[in-house]
Amino acid sequence: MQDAPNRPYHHGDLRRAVIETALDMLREEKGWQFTLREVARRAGVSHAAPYKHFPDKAALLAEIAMIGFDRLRASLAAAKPKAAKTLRDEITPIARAYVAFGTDNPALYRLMFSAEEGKAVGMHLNERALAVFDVLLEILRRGQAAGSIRKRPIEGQAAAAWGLVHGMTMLAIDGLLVPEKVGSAPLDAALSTLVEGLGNPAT
Amino acid sequence: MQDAPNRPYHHGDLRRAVIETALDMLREEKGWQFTLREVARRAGVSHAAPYKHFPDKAALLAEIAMIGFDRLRASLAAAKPKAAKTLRDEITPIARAYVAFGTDNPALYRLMFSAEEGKAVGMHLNERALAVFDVLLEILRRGQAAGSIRKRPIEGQAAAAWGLVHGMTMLAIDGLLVPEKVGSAPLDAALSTLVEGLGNPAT
DNA sequence: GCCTTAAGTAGCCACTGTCAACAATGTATT
DNA sequence: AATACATTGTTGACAGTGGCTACTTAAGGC
Repeated sequence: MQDAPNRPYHHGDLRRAVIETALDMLREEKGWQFTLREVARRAGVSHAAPYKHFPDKAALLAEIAMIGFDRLRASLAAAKPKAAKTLRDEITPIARAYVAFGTDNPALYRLMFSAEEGKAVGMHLNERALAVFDVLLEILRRGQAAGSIRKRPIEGQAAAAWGLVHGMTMLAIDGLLVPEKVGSAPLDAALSTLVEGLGNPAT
Repeated sequence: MQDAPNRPYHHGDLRRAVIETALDMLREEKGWQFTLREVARRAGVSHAAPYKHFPDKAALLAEIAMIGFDRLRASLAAAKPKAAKTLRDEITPIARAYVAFGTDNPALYRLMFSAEEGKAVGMHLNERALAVFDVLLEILRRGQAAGSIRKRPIEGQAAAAWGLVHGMTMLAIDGLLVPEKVGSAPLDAALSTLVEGLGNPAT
């Protein structure tokens, strides 16, 4: 991970290395409460070196959160089916990818949606965060145009879809989707209800 | 808050006072990262006094989380309409009360659902936490019996409802339900979609 | 050969959870 | 009533952490 015993005095690309190391650490833990000192330790540099690249810890956290949104958007884009016949076929793989992103990167996902750091709203109105939301809006828009989705204000439908998927993701991350409560395939079941709520009953 | 200048050596009910103080602090902050020492400070006792009543900090956190579930359940019970004609009339006030509990007590709600402390699953399979979930299950059961809700495995419908409401609550807590994204009444809109997904289209 | 940049070393300062030792109070037993 | 015991506080300290800031040293470009 670090310790090339005689690595050069100058790292060369410490900024990127710090970010990568922090992302690695997020992958291993459930919370995003890593310390700058440990990031430096694992990157193989002194505990003060990161300060040459980030004014403070919050700046690093914000940068990482933005990278998280980029990756989430990429995941969703990759999951988008080429030619979906039904609304369910369109939504299911994307929603699964969304939840999978969260459960695969629980700490990162928590960081992305944690209000304290990053000044909450400001951060989420950033274009990189909004790009994720646009994926959802586009599905709904196309569905309404094609007649497979009820004609309702699209922002409200977006709220429902986002809320449900975000909620399922958080519950999954926290390990609360236990069969005793929500059955053996809670995500699929929840998506069914969502699809039936969004879908045009006439078709 | 504290400092009756000559209060007796023995507090009398410090256990309760510590819990109350901690709940007060949770009400003021967004995160649940209070320190035991500050709880003691604000309760007007020495920093080690709480250890006479709680083996460690985690025990206090667990106790508080359980109280949170009790209060949430009470909120929901109080919001349950006497005689609801439609499924929407039945669900809406309870869902609103749920989300309101979260936005009124963001730190407490976060604590209740934070995985790290309390050993996650174990805690949520506790009867006091499950009691909240039962409120939801009962609505669904009654709705199916009355024919207002589609006949589907009830655990799956519970997953959808819980996921959506939990998600909306978290988004609201984090201040992300901004009109630019989700319109002006996102909760109502989301509930509409949920009701239409749960509801029996035949009626 | 100078200057900027990027790294290292050292340390400050504040703070935390927890424990041990001691003090005050209340309660039960003789 | 007197004494012993248990409970519940206080004080003080330990060990560790963590963000951040100086100041120093190495490397590279001009």
